[in-house]
Amino acid sequence: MPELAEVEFFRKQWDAGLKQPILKLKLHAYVRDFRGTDCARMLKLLPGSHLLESKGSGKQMLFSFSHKRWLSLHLGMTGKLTVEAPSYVPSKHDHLVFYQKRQALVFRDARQFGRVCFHEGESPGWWLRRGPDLTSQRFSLAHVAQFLGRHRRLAIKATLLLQPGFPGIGNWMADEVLWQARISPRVLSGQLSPPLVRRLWMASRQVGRVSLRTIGKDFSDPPAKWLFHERWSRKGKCPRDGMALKFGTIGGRTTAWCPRCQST
DNA sequence: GGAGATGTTTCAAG
DNA sequence: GCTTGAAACATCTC
Repeated sequence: MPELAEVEFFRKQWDAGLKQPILKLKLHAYVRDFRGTDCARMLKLLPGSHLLESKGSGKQMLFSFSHKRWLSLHLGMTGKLTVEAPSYVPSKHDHLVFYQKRQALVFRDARQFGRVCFHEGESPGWWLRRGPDLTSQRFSLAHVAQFLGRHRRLAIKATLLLQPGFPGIGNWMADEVLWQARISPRVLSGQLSPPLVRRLWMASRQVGRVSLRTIGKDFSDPPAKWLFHERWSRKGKCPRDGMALKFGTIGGRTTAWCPRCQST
């Protein structure tokens, strides 16, 4: 599931454990989620540390612990964060569990496309070098125009999925942005006129802002007129004009669009 | 049984 | 050196 707003929702689930010590840690060191990270060191250093705070940016999460210890977490395709009872017994796909006095914080990921990394010292480099959040001042029209220019030969749908340019946008959000901006997903990024680039920029911010206020807050549905509600079924219709949606593969991903109002 | 799934990384080719 | 497109990753669901 997880794109920008879903990631934010899951990140906040673990707020239940802020400012409290980690008593014990269980993890499945053999799963793909831990590739490249030192699980033994994590198991040694995190118990006894306090979970201090968490931050999110795009699809990335960063949890900070006392003594300058950090955990970055990406949910991949099927990752979830939940809160369970302190006596929780991990099941097959619960790859990481923090036990605290009043609850257990659980990371579950069936497909193992997610990623957990342990860091020590100053905050990890990727955090400082991350792309501009959709809802921030840094996500400017100039940024979008420049990014589209760099990927001018890529279909706009594929460009929207590139995290350095549009952090947090995933498959359904990209379709939503293009539908709201009335732009065909197949248009090459370099072919968009300045007014269309501006519309794409505004739609990206709008979809980011509104999805964070709904899905991101309590997993409630985004507005009823959004493409979101129609794109999951091949019978979906355009919420604007009732046309049957078209489906195809663009940038390697399933894409839904309205052939009438997204003709350019 | 087979296809497809809301994501990244890697690699070869242009 | 940069960009692009396809394959690979591992498991579940329809």
